[in-house]
Amino acid sequence: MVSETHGIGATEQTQNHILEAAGILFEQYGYRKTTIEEIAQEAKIGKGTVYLYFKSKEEIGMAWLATLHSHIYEELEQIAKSDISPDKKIYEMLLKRIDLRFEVFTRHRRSMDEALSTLKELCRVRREDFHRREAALIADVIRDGIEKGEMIASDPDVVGGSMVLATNALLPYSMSPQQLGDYGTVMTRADNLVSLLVQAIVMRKGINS
Amino acid sequence: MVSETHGIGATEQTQNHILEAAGILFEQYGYRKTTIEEIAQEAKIGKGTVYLYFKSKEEIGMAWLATLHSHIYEELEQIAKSDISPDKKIYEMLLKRIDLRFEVFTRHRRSMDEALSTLKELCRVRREDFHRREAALIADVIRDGIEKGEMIASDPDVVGGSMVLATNALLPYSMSPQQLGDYGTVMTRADNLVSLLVQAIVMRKGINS
DNA sequence: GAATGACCAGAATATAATTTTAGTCAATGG
DNA sequence: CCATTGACTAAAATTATATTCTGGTCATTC
Repeated sequence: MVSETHGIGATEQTQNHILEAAGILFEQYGYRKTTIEEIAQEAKIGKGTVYLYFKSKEEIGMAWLATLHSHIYEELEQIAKSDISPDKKIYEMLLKRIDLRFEVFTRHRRSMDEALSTLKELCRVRREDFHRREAALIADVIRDGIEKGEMIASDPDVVGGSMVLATNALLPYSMSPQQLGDYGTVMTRADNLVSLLVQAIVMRKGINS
Repeated sequence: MVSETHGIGATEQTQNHILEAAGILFEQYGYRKTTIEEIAQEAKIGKGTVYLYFKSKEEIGMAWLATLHSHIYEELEQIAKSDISPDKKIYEMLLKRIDLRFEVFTRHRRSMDEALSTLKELCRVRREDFHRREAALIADVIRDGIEKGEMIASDPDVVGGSMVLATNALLPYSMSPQQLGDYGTVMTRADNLVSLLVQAIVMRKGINS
């Protein structure tokens, strides 16, 4: 172990280097076309060294996908922590998760397609995990909303899950690239759907639209 | 034109024969493995004759898929026409469209997979059409519900579209076969989601769950 | 003139030959 | 020592080639 400035170990730092290098190449050439050798070159280490930090190329691919998902999760957390009203939070969060995934997916389209088809089984399981975490975050906001008397729901976890599930219909990996349509169309549909979902749990004062 | 007992022309009758034959074979051997020759044999006509009634194999495939969708639409219409309350109707209709598609899809899994991948582009467009029609049917029920003072929605068509979109997340062609899970799981998730969606538009009397 | 099935071109599939690459491990050098 | 390396290998991917199959046509038939 060499000197450590932060709590980050040297191992973890090297892992990040490799992941960063892999990210650049995956984005440029796609997952399949990128070779371990190239990743090693980009990270300025020997090919064998890569295998000291990752068990396989698949693991690198999974780790890369995880960083993309994590980034989205962090943004959702940000919204959950902000001080707008709970219903507004859910609205923003659900839109954000579509918005960011659309952006990430269009940027990495080629790499994603390849990565997803190559790693599909593992990837699916992981994705479900990420969705579960997002659903849990939304459930927390709902609980907060209920506490404040602004929302109503018998089981926040179930409702959170349903909301994530419903909005999944607009996520890139549910749809073929061409049927996704342009950003504007997707976000309009997303807005309609999310508004409806939020409507289902907000307390209505009096009778208004 | 030969004698006609009903309003069905001889041409239409032959088309139905061919479609029926095709359906049997598609179901048994899959779309791709089924040849025009086999369809002709099953329908007890010559191969060339098939082409007097359908322009191509693709057209037969599309027509076959259309019959499957039509069957579902008719069931939804049935519910829409029944005399239960509008919210119950929507609940039933949304569940039914998942339920029937699950059933049709598991029964024809192989043929569907092949048909969809072979005819994908055309098929996608048609499917959107069918979904639009279903959304319109739901919108009608919502309008009825609003009229009866039991529901609230600013634009029934938009809401209908969102409901269809949301439930699409549970439809077989949005998911890979294995992630679909068993019937029970799917229908439980469907029930949760549909309940939430209906919740969004029903008038709430007083404060209850 | 509606129905047919032999016929054909191009698609799909099977087979073989060649290249690429994920992962290993003995050698290296700091 | 032991972290790092890159030549090496077995398996996968790609390309090239040969073969079979099948959607669609059209001259012939009844």
